[in-house]
Amino acid sequence: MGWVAIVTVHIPIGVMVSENLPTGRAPSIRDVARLAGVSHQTVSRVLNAHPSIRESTKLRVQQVIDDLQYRPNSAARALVKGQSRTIGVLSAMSAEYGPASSIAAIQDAAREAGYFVNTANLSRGEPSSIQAAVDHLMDQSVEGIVVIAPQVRVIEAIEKLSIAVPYVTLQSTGVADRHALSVDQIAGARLATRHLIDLGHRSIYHLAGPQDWIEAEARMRGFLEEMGANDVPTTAPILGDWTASFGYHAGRELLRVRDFTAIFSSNDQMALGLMHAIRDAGLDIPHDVSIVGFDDIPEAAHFWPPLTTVRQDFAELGRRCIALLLANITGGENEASSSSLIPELVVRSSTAPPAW
Amino acid sequence: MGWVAIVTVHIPIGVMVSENLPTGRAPSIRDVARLAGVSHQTVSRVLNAHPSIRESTKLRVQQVIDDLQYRPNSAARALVKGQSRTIGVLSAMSAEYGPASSIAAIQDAAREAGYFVNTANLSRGEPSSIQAAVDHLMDQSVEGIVVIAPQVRVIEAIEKLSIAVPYVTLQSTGVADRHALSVDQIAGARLATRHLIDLGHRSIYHLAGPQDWIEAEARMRGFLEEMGANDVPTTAPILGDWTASFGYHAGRELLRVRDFTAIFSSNDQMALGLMHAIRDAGLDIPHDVSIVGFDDIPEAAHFWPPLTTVRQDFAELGRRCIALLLANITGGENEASSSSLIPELVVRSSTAPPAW
DNA sequence: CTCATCAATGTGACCGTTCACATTTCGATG
DNA sequence: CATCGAAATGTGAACGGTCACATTGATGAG
Repeated sequence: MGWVAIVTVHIPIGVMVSENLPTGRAPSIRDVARLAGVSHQTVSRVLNAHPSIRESTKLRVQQVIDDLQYRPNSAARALVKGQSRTIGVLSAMSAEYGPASSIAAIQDAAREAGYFVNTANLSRGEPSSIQAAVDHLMDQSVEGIVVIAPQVRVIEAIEKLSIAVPYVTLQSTGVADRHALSVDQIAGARLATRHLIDLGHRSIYHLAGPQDWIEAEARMRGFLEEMGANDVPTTAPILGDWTASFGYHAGRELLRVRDFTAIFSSNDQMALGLMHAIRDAGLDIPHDVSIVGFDDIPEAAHFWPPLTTVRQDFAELGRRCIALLLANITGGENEASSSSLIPELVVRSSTAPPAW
Repeated sequence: MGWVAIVTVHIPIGVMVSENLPTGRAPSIRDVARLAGVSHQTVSRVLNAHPSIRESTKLRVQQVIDDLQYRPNSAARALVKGQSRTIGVLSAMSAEYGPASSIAAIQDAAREAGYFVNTANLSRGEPSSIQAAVDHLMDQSVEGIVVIAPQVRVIEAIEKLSIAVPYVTLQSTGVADRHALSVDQIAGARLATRHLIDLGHRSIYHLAGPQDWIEAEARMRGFLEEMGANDVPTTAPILGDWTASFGYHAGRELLRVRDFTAIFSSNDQMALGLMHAIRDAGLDIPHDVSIVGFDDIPEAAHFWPPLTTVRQDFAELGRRCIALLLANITGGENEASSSSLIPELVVRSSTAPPAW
């Protein structure tokens, strides 16, 4: 991506105004009505595709609408209908590939359904920031919220709010639905771990995500479960922060006592850092150390060596998320939620049988 | 980043309602007024921090507001004030690091200023999609638009709309402000090119971005200018699509006739793909081929070898963008725009003097 | 004591749309 | 040709804030 550092502003030059319209304001439904020689209600009916409108009337009104470049005022509509047709997204680390892809898909799906999307970032981790972000969304009177900030404390903050709108999180939060989570997320981690075990590895480290990220914990659990199921002795996972830099530094530490043949990293970025550290130490991947990542970001296929990882369909996740949320807002059925997304192991060149 | 594939929905259980309030609706300013024993206007004054309010009255009203968990209805406010306090963002490739960082910064800055941000994606490139996205934003009656989709046709679509709101693009668009652009963006590309020339390279390829991306063109121009200024013969740049995969395939093609010692890639992802192809061919970086990227994504420091690249401060860019736009919306001064952001060359290990 | 002044508060209209209900138009039917 | 019912259209009142202006009460100067 290339981006420039200069911004340019464009200001509207002047708006052409039909002579019998008040200049200051945008045309309203009554302006249209007057020019079309009908009542404002008839215009409203045209706008909302009411069946009982004579074709000729409809055409005449539509003509005036086009002439005036009239646009319904969404604030007025929201006011009277009591719904904003806006959904909020609470997101952390939104510059990362995963969240960003999901958000993009969410926006597309929402727009498709005629909804606006209002995103609030949780860049800084303070509790007050979470509160502020949620408040911001509530101020907009969003009809639903998507949480892509799967940190325990964010969930807690939201639940504590006894929020007045339905919300969707991209992961399970409670004991009740823990099962649904385990089927899937844990399964992905088990897939990765199993792959290493099948190759013959018996000394496997796990570089996990931050402790308070729900999915980091799930992935860690998947790792531990699979290791246990195969009677492979485990060491305590290392808690990272998702960044490549952390992976690099963790790798350097681990290499001081080189007592492993493989590492399962909780995401691709940390895996990249790990590989950097391992190469720095003069070791070969996968000959000396095998590495598995998680997420399959687009770059992973071009890492050196190309990274074996677990693929997740973030876009599909985002779409389902919105389908589910909208179903709940409108009180419809949520067929989408039943089937769960299955992560898929993508084997590339960063894994091989252990040399010793 | 780790992400789970199961979504869970939470529906509000039931809202506690004070006994003398209509159950169906959220409390309005008049409900608050009634319970506090004042007029609705007084409540409005408390909300807007009007000076002529007795402290005791203010406290009493505030108490009722807190009790009722009253929130002003933003639609009603938008209706009467004629402004939505919403700005729109038009963005393409928002899953990439650069745009995503800028968007995050934009959202933060906007929220800070009390504005809502509504993002519309330009995932699919069709003209109708651009139109739809702009319409979507206009329907929300945004007060300004930020364009992070620096493609010529997007700009054209917006200008053709004779848009009724100020908008900001993350790059220059016309002849008039071309100078401002060249200072900066072109400068970054010249920095990178100059670095290669200084190392002694004389056969340098440029892997550019898509032709209709304004910044891709600017960067290409910077490359050509610097090459020309140093009397280095140039070959035609290759037009890519920003992805690592394209970089990989372009690299394979280029290596069939190995007539170069360095490549300047228009972004880091394509550089990654290039390096992959070069290593596949059994060549060493930087010994056989030097590579320079652009953007300095967080992963670039951990590529193999760590990538020499040009750093851009996307977050700062986003912040300035909003500062400028808000200044224009409110009619204030735009001090931010005057000084331009200077990209910075980050030298790592992917560049060295040519071996031949 | 009266009146001007100003702080503190109240009143009613309005923003642009939809809703509920009233009215008109029109074609078919007896 | 009167009548009826449905289709087509109109009327006025919300929605929840803010604005412009009116009113009240306290304070101080003349």
